[in-house]
Amino acid sequence: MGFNNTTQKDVATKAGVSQATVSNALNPSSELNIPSRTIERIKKVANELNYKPNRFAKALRTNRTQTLACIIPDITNPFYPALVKGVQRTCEAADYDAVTLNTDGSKDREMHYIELVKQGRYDGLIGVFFNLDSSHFEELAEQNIPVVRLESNARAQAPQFFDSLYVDDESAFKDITQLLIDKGHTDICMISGKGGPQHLRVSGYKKALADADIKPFVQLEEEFNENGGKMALQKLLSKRHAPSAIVAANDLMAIGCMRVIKKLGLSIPDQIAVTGFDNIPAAELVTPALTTIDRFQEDSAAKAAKLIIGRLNKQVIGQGQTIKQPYRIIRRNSA
Amino acid sequence: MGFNNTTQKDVATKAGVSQATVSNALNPSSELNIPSRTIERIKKVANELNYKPNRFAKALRTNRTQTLACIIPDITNPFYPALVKGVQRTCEAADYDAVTLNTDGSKDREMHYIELVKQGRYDGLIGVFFNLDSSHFEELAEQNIPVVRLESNARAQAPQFFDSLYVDDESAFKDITQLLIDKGHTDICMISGKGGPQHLRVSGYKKALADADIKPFVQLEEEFNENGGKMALQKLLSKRHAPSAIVAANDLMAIGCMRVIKKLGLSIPDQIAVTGFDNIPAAELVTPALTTIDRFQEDSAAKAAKLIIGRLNKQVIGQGQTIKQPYRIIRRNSA
DNA sequence: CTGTTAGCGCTTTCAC
DNA sequence: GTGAAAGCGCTAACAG
Repeated sequence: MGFNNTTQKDVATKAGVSQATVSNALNPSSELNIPSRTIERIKKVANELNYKPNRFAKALRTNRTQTLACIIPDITNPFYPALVKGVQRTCEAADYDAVTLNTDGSKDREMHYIELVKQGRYDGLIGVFFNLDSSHFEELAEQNIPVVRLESNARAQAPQFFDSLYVDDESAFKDITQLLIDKGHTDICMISGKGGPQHLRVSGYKKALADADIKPFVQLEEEFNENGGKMALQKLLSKRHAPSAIVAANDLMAIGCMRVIKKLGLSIPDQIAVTGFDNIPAAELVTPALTTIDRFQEDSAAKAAKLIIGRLNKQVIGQGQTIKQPYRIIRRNSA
Repeated sequence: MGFNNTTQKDVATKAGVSQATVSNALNPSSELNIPSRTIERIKKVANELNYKPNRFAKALRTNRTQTLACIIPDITNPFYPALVKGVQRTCEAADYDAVTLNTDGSKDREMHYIELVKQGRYDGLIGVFFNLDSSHFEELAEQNIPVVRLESNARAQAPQFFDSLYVDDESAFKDITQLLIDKGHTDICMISGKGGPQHLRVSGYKKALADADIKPFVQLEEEFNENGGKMALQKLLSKRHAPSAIVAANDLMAIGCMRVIKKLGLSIPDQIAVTGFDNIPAAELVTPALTTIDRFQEDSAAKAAKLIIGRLNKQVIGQGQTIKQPYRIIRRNSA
């Protein structure tokens, strides 16, 4: 337990001022007019005594915790660590703590964590939510708790209770499908998990095909993971002949699918090309290395945390914004 | 920020008792003797009013933060997310927060975070440290801040300021090398990064070889990552003919090394067998899937967090323990 | 068995 | 410009 810590009182005694003055000097608040000489002296003493504000006293007084919640489905899903790191990077620079909370993608847990935030346990939250709509964030907005959602499409124009950073999944899948078309593929199937990002990703795929007058074929499977990729490809092949290219809804599915292809003795990309989405670390480790799309999660998440802190400091004000984030196709050897 | 929250005072008023009684009823402390009927009534009211203790007030008063620090090199290193999840799992069950801090493996940052903990910002810490020795934890021990280090070997018998959960790296590498020997390999090289776990892992490899009367050959490279694995194998091949098997110091190095082997047109495991260590998620995704060793990070880390909380609750007392953790060889197709 | 009281370290009126 | 004083919600003596 933290003993031994210098308090404002100690600084005040040594600097020959009152404790309140120390507080004011150290927190250059609004209207106060403390001569800069005094401020300097107090700061010097604070430094000498290695004064560190007690964040719990501060939190109790101000209802500000200096802690942000980073709510994600699962830290062991390889897409998320980079995202978490982005949040941590910003937080550390601003002397905030970041707490990571795993929802497992379940609605109950998503709501549970929202509840914790409402109780004032965190000053703001950056999150990826699969099951919540705008209304779930209304109370947070009323309590002036800023929220940034990381999403896969632009929000409707309705008044927003939160900021939204999104990568345009539909456009990304249109682009990567177009890449295959440009390479001469005329028989391109897609595999995807169900729910969440399925709709937009499939839609992007279909749009590109429609433009090129190619008939789509989509095989869905329950989960967006490696096993889902395996199962989807097996089902697909039981229904129709092998396509020349497969667009997978994410890297994990692409990798699962690649394993089936290789087990069948077919070569990638010559006989079947495969593309992914997310650019997880494993994407460049598999053979052949996976052509995929990077979403720059770390940078986006760092930006999200900055937005939160900006709102907490009143540097950002007004209604929730919807901000587009970049993506980039990473060409490797699988397509 | 958290308004609207019921306090003990509110509960007290509604239950017709004093605020202090509410506190006592809700925290079944030592010697107090409150009739269970009263306790039940207070709990009922607390529930009705949805009372949630204010953790900052509590922290200020008790110097207990209900927050644990989980200090690791880098959350984007695929070995660590599972570890973090183990800590989070235990913490959530005990209503603790877990804050993850990345040291990048640098001594400065390791010491910096220790400093934060000393300031009372966290009640305890679970950590992986590359550059700190026992003495760095002495002050924490004096402040009664429990520490669990996750390590790669048993500690000496000297008085410990912390608990230590270790996987026996040396024994693990002896075992996996033995696996190769049992398969008939007689020319087995090892590649490793420098520092940290290098010594023990190489030593285990050498012990197995010595028992079988095989001459060791170790190629070191700076980093324990994919690139390190590539470079190490290239250097090795520039010095001597290709071995029939390679023991890599971890999965990332094994995967880098596999890429070079495949680029040379050699087959794995027929011409060169490869083994890794860590069982990171990518290990089963590469081709061929990597034979490696699982360290059960999630479970060990969960156990570490339980130990910390046990010490905080005085359920665990006494000098720091050194506790061996299991590992298991995962046989896949690379060896 | 329960209530009164003090005070953790801090921010914030409000006087001087 | 600076300080005194109140109080955030809680725990822990202590008194009754």
